Amino acid sequence: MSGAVAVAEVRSAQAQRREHILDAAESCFVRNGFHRTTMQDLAREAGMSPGNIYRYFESKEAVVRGLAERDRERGMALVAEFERAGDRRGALLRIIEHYFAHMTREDAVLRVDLWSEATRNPDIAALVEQGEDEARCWMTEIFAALATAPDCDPVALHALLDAQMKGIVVARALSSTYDPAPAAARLRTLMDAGLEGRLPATARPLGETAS
Amino acid sequence: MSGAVAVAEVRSAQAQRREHILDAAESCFVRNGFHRTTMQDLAREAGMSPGNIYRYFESKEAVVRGLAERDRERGMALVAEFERAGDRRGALLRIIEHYFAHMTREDAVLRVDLWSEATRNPDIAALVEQGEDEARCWMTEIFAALATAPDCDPVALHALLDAQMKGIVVARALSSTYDPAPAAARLRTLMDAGLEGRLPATARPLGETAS
DNA sequence: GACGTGAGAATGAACGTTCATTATGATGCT
DNA sequence: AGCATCATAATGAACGTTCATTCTCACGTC
Repeated sequence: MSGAVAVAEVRSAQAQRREHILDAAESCFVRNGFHRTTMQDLAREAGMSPGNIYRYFESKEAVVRGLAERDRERGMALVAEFERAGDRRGALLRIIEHYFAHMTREDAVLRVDLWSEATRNPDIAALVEQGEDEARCWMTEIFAALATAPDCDPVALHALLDAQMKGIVVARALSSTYDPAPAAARLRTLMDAGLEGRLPATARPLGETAS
Repeated sequence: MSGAVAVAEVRSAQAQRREHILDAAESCFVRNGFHRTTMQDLAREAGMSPGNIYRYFESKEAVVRGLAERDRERGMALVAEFERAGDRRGALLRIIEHYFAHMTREDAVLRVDLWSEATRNPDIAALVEQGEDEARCWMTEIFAALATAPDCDPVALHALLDAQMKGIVVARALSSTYDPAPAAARLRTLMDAGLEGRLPATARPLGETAS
């Protein structure tokens, strides 16, 4: 029994150490980006020796992977928590509140970096894509459930809002004076309008205005 | 006279060389990103020796700067060309067509990279911001001129569309199968609706639904 | 004394940049 | 035309540094 406890303690100690390193990595990456952050920077920030980091992560890239993974897991956990505490619409609003109205610049910078990294690192791309898929499934499902208008297309609505959300993140990352609160409000307005069928339908991609 | 011609020729030769290097840099950066591209990679792609690049650019960073600058200049030139050839609304539609309906993944990847770089490189940040400002001025001005509804707020409309545009770029960069044409169509629909006052007004940022 | 944990020096490859040297080709002189 | 001169263009090996990773050794705990 004490053996099992010991094992559990070791597990948790290791996990804690990993979390600690990931926290340090987050600070470093926000400040200097992934590629300009050296293992020595990371070690200093984490308050340990460079060599020791390798006891918890296989490589520098594994740290980034770990960060992307944690990001995704946290998102899922947050969704789960919000859904447990209330209705689905409430969860949706809280997610918007949390991820957009209260988005810090650090969050935004990190996410843009992750996207940039995902464009050529297959591992990161897979993690990002998985997160995107999960979000899309969750949202379209909720949209379908909450739609009050018969012509509300949950998939199209998600496509619209998804771009809006990504754009807000970029804008927040680019300007330290950008206020995400109005953007979050617009996002919500757009969502409500879409659910209630008050958004204009989109015609064919190309061609002129077919009156 | 022949002296002047010679000077002009030298100028143009240098400029051509710079353009050539920037083209190569574009390829390299799209493939591997700025930080993973070595000067030797760049030299190979440009078909010249590493040392020679330094005759045209002060440093590796200057190449990125040059790329950001060229990007901005091209955008301005395109706007100027479209405006010369037709009405302002036509120019706007053509810009959307060009930058979004026909956006290649390479374009998108490069732009996301530039944004990521702008979050910590002040030089790049300044260039990106300048481009953003120019675009914002241009668009709000046009929106103000084209609005058919009295309650159309050009600045708010731009904020909405700007996020939408940035988000489309990110989505395009993240997925090689993403089709930007429908997104461009949505963008246009959103714009038209905004100009005609058919978009729901946004309430205060925080708080519940004030019915 | 075996083992988990950590520090910090050591390693070696990679990379941006420099520089001595060479090619190119235009210009002026005979 | 033939040749010397010279500026510009280009090369690519070498340099010094940086950095991810590994090695060695020490400290504590069972």
